[in-house]
Amino acid sequence: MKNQEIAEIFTRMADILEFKGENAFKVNAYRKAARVLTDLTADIEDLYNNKQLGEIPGIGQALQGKIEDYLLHNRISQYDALLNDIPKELFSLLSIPNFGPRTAALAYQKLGVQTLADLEKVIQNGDLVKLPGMGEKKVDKIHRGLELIKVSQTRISIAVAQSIIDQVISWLGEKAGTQITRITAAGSARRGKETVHGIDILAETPDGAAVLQLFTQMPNVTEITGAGDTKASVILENRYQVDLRAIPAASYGAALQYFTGSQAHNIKLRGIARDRGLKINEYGIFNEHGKIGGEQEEDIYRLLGMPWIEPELREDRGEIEAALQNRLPHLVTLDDIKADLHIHSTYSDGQLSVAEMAETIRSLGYQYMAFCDHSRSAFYANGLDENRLLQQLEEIRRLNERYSDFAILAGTETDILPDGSLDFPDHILKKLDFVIASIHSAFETDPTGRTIAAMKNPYVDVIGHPTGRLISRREGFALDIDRVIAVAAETGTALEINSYWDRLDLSDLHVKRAIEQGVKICINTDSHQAAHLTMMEFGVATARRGWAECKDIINTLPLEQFRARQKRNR
DNA sequence: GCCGTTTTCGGCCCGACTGTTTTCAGTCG
Repeated sequence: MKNQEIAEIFTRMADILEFKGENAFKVNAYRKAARVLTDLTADIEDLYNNKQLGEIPGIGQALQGKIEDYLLHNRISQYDALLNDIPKELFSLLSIPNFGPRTAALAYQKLGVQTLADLEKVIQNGDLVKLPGMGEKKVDKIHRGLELIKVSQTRISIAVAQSIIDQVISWLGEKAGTQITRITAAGSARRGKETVHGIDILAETPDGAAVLQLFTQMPNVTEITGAGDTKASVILENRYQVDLRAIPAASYGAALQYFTGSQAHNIKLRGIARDRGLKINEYGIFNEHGKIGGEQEEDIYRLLGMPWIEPELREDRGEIEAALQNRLPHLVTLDDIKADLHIHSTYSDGQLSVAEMAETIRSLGYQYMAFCDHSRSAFYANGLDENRLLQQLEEIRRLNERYSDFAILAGTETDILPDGSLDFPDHILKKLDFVIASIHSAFETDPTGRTIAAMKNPYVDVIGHPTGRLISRREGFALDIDRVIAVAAETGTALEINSYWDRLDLSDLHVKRAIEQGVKICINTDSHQAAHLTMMEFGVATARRGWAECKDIINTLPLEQFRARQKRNR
């Protein structure tokens, strides 16, 4: 799939055009095209071969030509041309907070700033501050932005974001008391994205000034970067930025809608509003006579002629069209999940015994679970050989006798070996209730072929963390996800959403592609200790972002139906 | 550069905040 490669070039072309002062709408057209390509579930090469490029929204004649250029020649000539007469490190420069394209152009033209080091130098020697429109404060902000990108990445994992959100909301709830009537996270955290860019919290209050002031006085605030009538921004000790917006009740719904985004979703909604003679902003929805709604988020959608849209869908990936036609998916929820089917114990590298883990999971309200400890090749994780696996199986069988309202399945997370075979022979797998197969080593060695070989084994129920990516640390291995999805559709093998915050693998877009092909998904936590179990919420959020319904997720099945499915597939 | 049941030209989402300015440009979301 070259979708992402082309999207990245379009994004860079947008950056360059913006730097060069091109028409902002033209710049926007490139950015939109990049986003559409990123979100596309189909392979751009297939669309090209079928002469369907023109059907992609936001891709007109000119961009079709550029896509064709890339597919045929592996380069886009207009892009190569644009690379002339720009700073060497333009893209790094533009990633600096408070240093945008206009300022970059000014610094390049007047001072020859080409690199981050050049910028540092003209800040230090006082040249930058002398430029028109510059001043001490502006330069100071740019300097701090420059320091910031040296030490931290700008995106926060959903797990960290959620923990910060919980802390802020609980602190404010305690201190502000009844001054705050509603409070919630907005932005990409509310949309359940795997990483979050800035944390945005909305508080409904009749006294915004007091609440905002309180917010800036939180004990872990190290810097206040903004404080107006409606919004305050702070940097916390852990270097993360949190914004709080104080909203009166009459516009809380409109503000929640507005600040939840995504930007692309909102732009499309505004276009629809405009076509209908309406206007939407963070204060409400208006016709020519004045405000007609905005207290509740539903108002906005209702007055545009559509049902309320779940936040996880708001990416302009077809959800607005679906809403207008009243065919939105009924997304799976955390409550629908009946089992956690990828759990480790002290038999391999887990922290709790089989009995302790089972009891903890039962107390969370699940109907059943599966132990899937590592197999012997995962020696670093104390993987089980056949004897220890059978020993664990016996212990699980005995433990099950304690429960009438809960079932423990005996399983394994067997390694997929470099030759595509599994760590246990079929006659052992056959004894188990549930089998996950995962790649943990030799990432370079034909991951696609090995995964497909594993799926063709009738005892393999699920492929664990299929792409092997670690969000903060490594790209997934070179897996041809579309081939894997196609084979999974044939074999009936489910693909995992591993809910661990740094995996979230499959990703939301992969989930969408899989379920479009009729492939089933299994959402697991891969917990090694009790604290990991709550990460199920991130996996469910990822599934929801992939438009998954209950019927797409095998661990929403009640135990008897789940067992019947297992039987059919073997 | 894209797009079209008012348009193949003339629109394109909208506002807060900041810092610079003396009415506005740049950045951000």
